[in-house]
Formats: sequence, C-alpha cells, structure tokens
Amino acid sequence: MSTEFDHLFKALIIVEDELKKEILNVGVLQHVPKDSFIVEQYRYIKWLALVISGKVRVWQENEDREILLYYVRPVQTCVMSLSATFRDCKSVVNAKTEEDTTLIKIPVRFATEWSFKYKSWNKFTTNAFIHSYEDLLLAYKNLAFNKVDQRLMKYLKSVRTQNNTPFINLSHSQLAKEIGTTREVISKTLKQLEHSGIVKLSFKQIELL
Amino acid sequence: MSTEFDHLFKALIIVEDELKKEILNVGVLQHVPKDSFIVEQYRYIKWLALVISGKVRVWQENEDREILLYYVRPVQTCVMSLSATFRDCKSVVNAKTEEDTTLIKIPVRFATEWSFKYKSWNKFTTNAFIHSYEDLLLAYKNLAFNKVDQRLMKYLKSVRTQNNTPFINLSHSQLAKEIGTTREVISKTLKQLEHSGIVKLSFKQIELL
DNA sequence: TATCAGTTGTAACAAAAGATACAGGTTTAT
DNA sequence: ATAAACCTGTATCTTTTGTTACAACTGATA
Repeated sequence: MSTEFDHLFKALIIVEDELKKEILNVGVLQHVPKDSFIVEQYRYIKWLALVISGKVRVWQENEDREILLYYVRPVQTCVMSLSATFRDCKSVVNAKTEEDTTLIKIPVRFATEWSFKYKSWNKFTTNAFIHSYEDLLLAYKNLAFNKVDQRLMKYLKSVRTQNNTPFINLSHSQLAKEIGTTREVISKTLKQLEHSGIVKLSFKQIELL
Repeated sequence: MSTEFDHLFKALIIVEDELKKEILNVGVLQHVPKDSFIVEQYRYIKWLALVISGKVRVWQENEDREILLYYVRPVQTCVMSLSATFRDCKSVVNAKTEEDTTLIKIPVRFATEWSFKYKSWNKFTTNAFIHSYEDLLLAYKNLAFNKVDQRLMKYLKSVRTQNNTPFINLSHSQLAKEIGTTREVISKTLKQLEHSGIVKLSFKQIELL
C-alpha cells in the first residue's frame, strides 16, 4: 500500500510531507475489476478518483451511440471527477474500467481544500484541467471539421503510438463507439482504407501500414 | 477607473484587500473597439483578459469554416486565456470583440501566483474552468449527436433567452459560423423550419414563434 | 462437434450535409 | 441614382453518413 502511494507522490510531484500524510489518511485505495462503472451519467460524484494502475474509459452517450472523451491512465485523474469535486454535482459523462484498475479515492471536500493549502496539489489540479480542456478543444475541432475517415485514421494512429505497435486489436463496433458513428460506417470506411493500401484487415485486428 | 474595478471586485466576489491592491497595480484597463482581435490562433497569450463591458466571441476555424466556442461577457474571463495563463503557450482559438469592449489585462505570471495566494482568486479561476469545461462537454455532445436543424434551433433559443426577445437579428452566414456549417445549409434549414411554422423569416431577422 | 455470441462484409436505399451556380433583394456610401 | 457589398432563395448535383437486412465467419465453450 505505501509503495503504491509513494509511486503516486512521485508521479504527481507531490512534495509536501503534510499533504502526503493527508492523502494517506483520507485516501481510500480500491481495486476495481475490469468493466466496472466508476461514474455514471446523471449520478452524483462524491470522490475524486486517481488512477494508479489500469485504464478507465470516459465517454458520452446518446440513446443509440457513444463517443469517446478520453482515457484515464496512471497516474492521472478524471477531470470530470475533478470538476465535480469543486461543486458537488451530477456527472455528465460515463466512466468504466477497461482493465483491472487500482484507484485512490479522495473525498470531494479535501480535494477542494488542498488546492489552496498545498502548492503541488494546486499545480496538479490546474495542470489536469488545462490539459483536459485543451484536449477537449482539439476533439471538438476534429469533430466539427473532419470526416469520419480522417477521424478514424487519427484515432488509429493515436492507438499505434500509445501501444507502440501497428496492430490494433479492436472490433469495428468498438471503433464506432470511439469515433461517434455506427459499426457499418466503420466497416465501410476501413474497406476503403484497405483498398487504398493504408491498412490491412483481419479478424479483430487492423494493421496500419 | 476605480468604479470599473470596484464593480469587477463585487462581481468576482473578490474580498481580500491585498488582492484588490495587486489587481489595481498590475491590471491594465483597456478599451477595445468592436471587431478587434483579442487572441489569434497560434499566437502567444501573455495576458489574462477579464471582460468588464462589451462582448467577446471565441471560436475555432478551419480553412473555410468556423464554429463558435462561447461568448465572454461581463464579468467573465476567457478560459483559453486562463488556460494559457498557467503555461505560457499558444492559443488554439480565436477571440474578437463583437461590441466595443473594456478589458482588464493581467500579466500571466500574476494570475498563476494569485491562485495559490488568494482564496477568492482561486475560487474564481477554478469556477471559470469548471463551467467552461462543462459547457464545452455539452457542446461536444451536441455536435456529436444532433443534426444541424436541432443545433440551429438550440442556438436560436439560446439567443432568444439571452436577449429576451423572439427576434434574432443575425444573417444566415453568421448563423453558419456559429453552428459550424455553411450558409446554404442554414438557409435550407431555416426554410424548412418556416414551413413547419416554427420561425418567421425576414431580412436579417428570424422570429421564433 | 454443435451451439452461440459476437464479428465482418456488403448491397441497396434513405437522409443529411455540402458544393456549385445563379437570380434577385436590401443597405450603404458615393 | 448608381454601384458595391452583402444577403436570401433555390435548384441541381455530389458526397457523406446512416439504416436495414442478410449472409457468412470466428472463437469460445458446453
């Protein structure tokens, strides 16, 4: 347990001993199995969740479709959870673990207090906000101005970079839920990309050439 | 001048006398005429701008299209400017006055310092972030899942609420730049809405029925 | 191996959005 | 009064995206 926290402190560049003590006191370490909901749309958030290990997907959904917002990986926090932190409010997003995940949950009121009390916490939270805001801005622009094929390519490339392999093991329907469209459109688009010699398709695998 | 600052302090709920003094010291009051650029895409932001009076439009653009992000009205700050504040960086948005506007410009480094030094400044900045983040999330969802006609109706209604009148004096091309589409599509869509008895069209005016 | 759930391919069609091209209207300034 | 700069309407066509409906495939497992 203390190892996980130590790792956390280093990654977040938390230096104040006082703050470390407080986190150890009020933070709850939690192991969450794969495919569990962390937050659900329209439900209240009472914790600030820091991801220590594993992976959390955050997305928005309609009746019949989804669109990815971002992934939370170690050592990051879900900005929405951070946002909700500062005013006890309902979530407008969904979040679910995609791997077995370890979290540290910090009650909302502490996260608020600390942002004024501890410089490194202040820095961590503002940084998280800024980066998330800018990411979302880029996503918005992408959605506004780029067609499905461009968005798909961009996504595939980002996965390649993330995993450091040209093989992307995702089904067409999973991709549809990342991009914000339907499975059929993804299948069609991928076939076009294959004909153009940009990808090579096999079962549950796409190779980026 | 002191009146304008006094008004600002009240609106932002700034209570610390020290902070007031600092703002008076380093803040630069500036009158900007209508249709002036405040920030331009890819250019550096060195100030945090607070809008005292007037109106600033913030948007993203492509080669041939635009999409609205938000308006900054008294007494608010442009979040992008706030975001850039915390790490000296290039803007990814455009901002332009739509009316004669009065700003208070605060050098980047102070805005950062204060967020730890003054509780009310901390509160103001985090609130600004949270609300802007959530607004952008809703805009993203809207863009992902709603068709042009729904987005247009939503926009027209928001203008009605904002101005408290069912008469919206905007040209079709202006609307296109808010929604993120082209003029012709707006004209087409408005005609459909008129046939459905939802709006009444005249020159540079749309009446919401 | 038989079954089942999930995956992929694809054709045909429909709807939404974008592009092109003009005609004609309104306002402003000279 | 005329020109210039916008604004609006609309028809046609293309491209993009979404829908429906099947057939066939793959992998896991009972």
